[in-house]
Amino acid sequence: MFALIDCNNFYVSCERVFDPKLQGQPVVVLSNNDGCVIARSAEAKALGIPMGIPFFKVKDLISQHQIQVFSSNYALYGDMSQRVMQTLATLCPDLEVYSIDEAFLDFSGFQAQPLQQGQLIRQTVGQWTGIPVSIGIAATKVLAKVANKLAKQNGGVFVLSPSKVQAVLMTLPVEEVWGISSRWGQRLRALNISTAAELQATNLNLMRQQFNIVLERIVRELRGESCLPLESIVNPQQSLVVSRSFGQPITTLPELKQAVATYVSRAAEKLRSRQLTTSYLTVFVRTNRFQENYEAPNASQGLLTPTNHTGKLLEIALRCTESLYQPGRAYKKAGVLFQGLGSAQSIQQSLFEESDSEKGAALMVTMDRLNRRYGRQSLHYGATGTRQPWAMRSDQRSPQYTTRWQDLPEVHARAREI
DNA sequence: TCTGGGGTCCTAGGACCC
DNA sequence: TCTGGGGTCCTAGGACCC
Repeated sequence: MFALIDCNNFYVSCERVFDPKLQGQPVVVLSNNDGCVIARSAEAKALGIPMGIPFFKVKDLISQHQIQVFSSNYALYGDMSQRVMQTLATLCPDLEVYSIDEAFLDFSGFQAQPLQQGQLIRQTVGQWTGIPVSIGIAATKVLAKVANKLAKQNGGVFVLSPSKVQAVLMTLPVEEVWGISSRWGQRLRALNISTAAELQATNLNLMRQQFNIVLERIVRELRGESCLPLESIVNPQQSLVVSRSFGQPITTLPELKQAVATYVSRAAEKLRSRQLTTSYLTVFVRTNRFQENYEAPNASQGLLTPTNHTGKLLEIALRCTESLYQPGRAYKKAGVLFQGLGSAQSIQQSLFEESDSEKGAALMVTMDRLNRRYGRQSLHYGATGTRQPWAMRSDQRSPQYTTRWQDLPEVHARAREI
């Protein structure tokens, strides 16, 4: 038996913890670059703000209803996520952190009173972190996802017992099943499968032939046959991406190189903080994907010796960038992808290339330490530039209440005269 | 004018090996 | 001129997720 814990409107809820005036108010949180709406309070949903809509398309609606708007603040959301997950771990040891705002729990131990257990978890997380959660409980992960939807409409906790499954699936559009997107939904509808119940009843071999083993597993899970185990052991990471859209398009090579250098620096920092190295690097650039002549070229290079040294990675990435750049293009986005990740502790040395010198490694340690202490980018490579006019927009970011001393909330108390 | 970012898994096809 | 069968590894591309 599985439970899926899902934080309600997570990013909005994080903002509300530190600004209680936002309770009951319509609130939205924007994506990076203030591009799209990616979180909405219940009040904002009720006013008709769709998920994922470009901000500029709802600007009028937002000012008309005085909806509060926040740029995304991942330092805050990441830290709040950790607090929620730590709380869950104290209540149920078998835990899979599935995303920033979701976790699966193995509920086999609580089979006798799953509803009461769910309510206890919900109450404790609320009390310890201030984040409201919904909990769906069922025999498989896919069914727990369904149960979670119902929990949001029914007091926060819902147990989907086998006797209720059929009736619930009959009312559920096939695209709302976990793992079925609108694309697959269209193909399924063409086969006369439009509800979750019809998908559950379909032929397994047909699904495997027409789609793949992923869909076959989803059908089995809908039938109550568990195919997706709890993955409590974190798999080693396989790839790492840092990419951003630009606040304004880039047309010159020096600026493009600055942007790529900035993303490489950030990605190398992430590698080091996770004790990883990379052995394969890809740089990609993109023009505006909403215009004609959209282009998205990339250039890759393997490394003889895996590394996480910013300087070495910069050298390769900047060469790749030069090979990609075409004068006359307006670039809207760039990024760097590291693959072939491995442990920084056990580096396979190359016969033909010198490995990171001790000096180089010490430099990285020092740089990371200074930047942790004095703030990101306090010490950085010159290649990343200083002005960065292309930097992403983030006009309405809240303070880093929990991860930055200067941003710690202050509480003022005054004795009231009686 | 403006339209996000970071991941995983699966499959097909090519290169290469014995 | 004729020219097998079976396997692994790697990569690119397509699909999905939050």
